[in-house]
Amino acid sequence: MSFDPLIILSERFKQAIAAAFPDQPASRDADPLITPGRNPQLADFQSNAAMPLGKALGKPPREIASAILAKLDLTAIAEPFTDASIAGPGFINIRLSAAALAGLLGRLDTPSLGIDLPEHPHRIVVDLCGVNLAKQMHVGHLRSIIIGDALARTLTRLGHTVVRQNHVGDWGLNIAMVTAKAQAEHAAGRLSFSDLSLDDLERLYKLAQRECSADERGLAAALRWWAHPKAVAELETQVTGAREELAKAKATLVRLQAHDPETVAAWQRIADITMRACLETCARLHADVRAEHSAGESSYSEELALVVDDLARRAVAEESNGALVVRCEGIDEPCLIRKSDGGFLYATTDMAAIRRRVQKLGASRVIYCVDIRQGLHFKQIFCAAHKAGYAATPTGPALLEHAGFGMVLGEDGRPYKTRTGENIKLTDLIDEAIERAGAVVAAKSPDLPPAERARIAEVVAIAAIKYADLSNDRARDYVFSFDRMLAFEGNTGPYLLYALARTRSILRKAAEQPGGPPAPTQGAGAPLRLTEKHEKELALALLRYPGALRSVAQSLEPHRLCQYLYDLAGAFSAFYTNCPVLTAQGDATRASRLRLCALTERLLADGLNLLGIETVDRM
RNA sequence: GCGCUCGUAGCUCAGUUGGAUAGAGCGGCGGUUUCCUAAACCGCAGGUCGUGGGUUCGAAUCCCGCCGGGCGCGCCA
Repeated sequence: MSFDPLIILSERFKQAIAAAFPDQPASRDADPLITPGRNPQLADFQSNAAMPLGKALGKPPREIASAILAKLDLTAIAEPFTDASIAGPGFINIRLSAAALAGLLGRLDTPSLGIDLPEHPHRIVVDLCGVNLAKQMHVGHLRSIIIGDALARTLTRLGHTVVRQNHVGDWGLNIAMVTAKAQAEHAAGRLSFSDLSLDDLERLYKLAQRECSADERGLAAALRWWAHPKAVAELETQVTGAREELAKAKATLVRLQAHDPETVAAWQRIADITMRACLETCARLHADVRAEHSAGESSYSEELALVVDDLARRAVAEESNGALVVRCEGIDEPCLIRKSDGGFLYATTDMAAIRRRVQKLGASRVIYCVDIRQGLHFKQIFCAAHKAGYAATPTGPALLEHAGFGMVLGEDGRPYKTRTGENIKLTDLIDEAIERAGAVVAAKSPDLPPAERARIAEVVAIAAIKYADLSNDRARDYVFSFDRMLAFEGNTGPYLLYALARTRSILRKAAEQPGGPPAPTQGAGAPLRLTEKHEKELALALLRYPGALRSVAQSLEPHRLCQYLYDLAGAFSAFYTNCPVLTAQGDATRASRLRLCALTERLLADGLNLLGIETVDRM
């Protein structure tokens, strides 16, 4: 049986509602609408079921509430009902008894912290990171890595099998351009493949982009408006040059597709350099993105023609102005899967990816952690995939979800860039955070050994970056500010690390006393005596953990877990200042409070781990 | 032009899918340390939830109009 008050109360209320109105169909699947009490003064939990039920049955809600209470037996869990139990239009207020609270908390105190395995675990693909070859990782990748990793960790924690997929942009004309450029530079003796950095590659990439983009419109305009012959000549030269470069890139793409060894070797070198840097950065961010998670666009290249033929043959796709499109009801813009020149597009690759993820990897849920501006694109390909049957599983269509995220803005409210308008490299961002965190640690904790201080600065810095990202509504833009995230005040990663460090400090001190058990087992099994207000509130906060995790898994919004952990840390801080632990009056109280500390410690650490945030013992 | 999205305290943001007197943090003012980490805790001030209508017992939340911002709209990814 569950210890989660939300679930227990929901069950009890469901039965009571059914019993109170046995002949009413509306009462059979009425949602008990149990939530934590809006106002802690009035209730620990409340049910809002009476109001909608009153509407459905045409009776006053307070009358409904009385009828529910008459059938409701919560003697083992809650304090007796009073006149105040039914309040306002028909809220039903529930106050858990101290004994019940202690009992429930005791059942949360298991190795898994009360998180039960699901009856039917899912295989879930999480698409995250999504770097491009020959490009530095910048803030545009930050959220995909951080949010995707947190979602993957949370879903894993809930007992699902998660398959991470790094959909690397490693194919297509853009990549062929930089490959061609690198080969040309190599042939000219200006470049050595053996000591090539990602910075070099990015320079080549930009150069190739520029050289391949012809100013056709400029030339047309110049001709139409009888521009100066010299200007026209310059534009003609540019356009001719660009067309040549583009032709070279296309030829390179053909050679890549034909597995030409020399071309593939150059491409592979570019991929290796990029991926090495990518995985290093992910590791610095403590995000679990490894080589085996890479499933680049190149890995689908052989499947694209098959997919397109399949869609055309089964008439899922149709021709339109020479191109092949999939039309979906409710979406005006058709989904292009083949250009009129026969080339494939990124939607083609995404269709192939859905097919593989559901059919080969066995996913019943696919989560795309990608910029929210691609919302229309995902709407299209999800619809197209369903239409094509690619998302079908034996138990019904797989759930395809776009967990889109907003942009990272600077403090001026515009996309976060350097002063010169360049993307900010993630490595620079991380370096700066660590440097700033180091300065604070040195100021606040000068007595700690330098090596430990350095470690703390690193953990705190990454926690600050990630928590700032995760604690904001995923779908919305957020303002990036070192000062705010590293101010160590309020709803920040460092605040949570600090609360956790305080729990550990108490447990450590308790363990240092002669004859005591080691820190992790302090308070283990001690009877919980929840008499003080702050003890009860801490207990209630602890019990809400499973609900918070379920909510994240359903909504794919990690900021709900952040909010929960912040509330928990706040409840602990209040407990900490008001309820002495080591110097508590009486051994029983001391043991009970130690157990509360130990539970808080485990739960905070667990929650932070799900956010992909490492912890420290002291700070 | 069509579509999506946002507008909540001076600033940065929550608001449990329609519920009680709209909450945090920062900033401002004030208080707490011979006592487990003061990177903390407590109190005060600060709001016409962009705006006008509508739906109902009840709206920041749902619907419509308007104002303002952001973004996206077949042959780039």
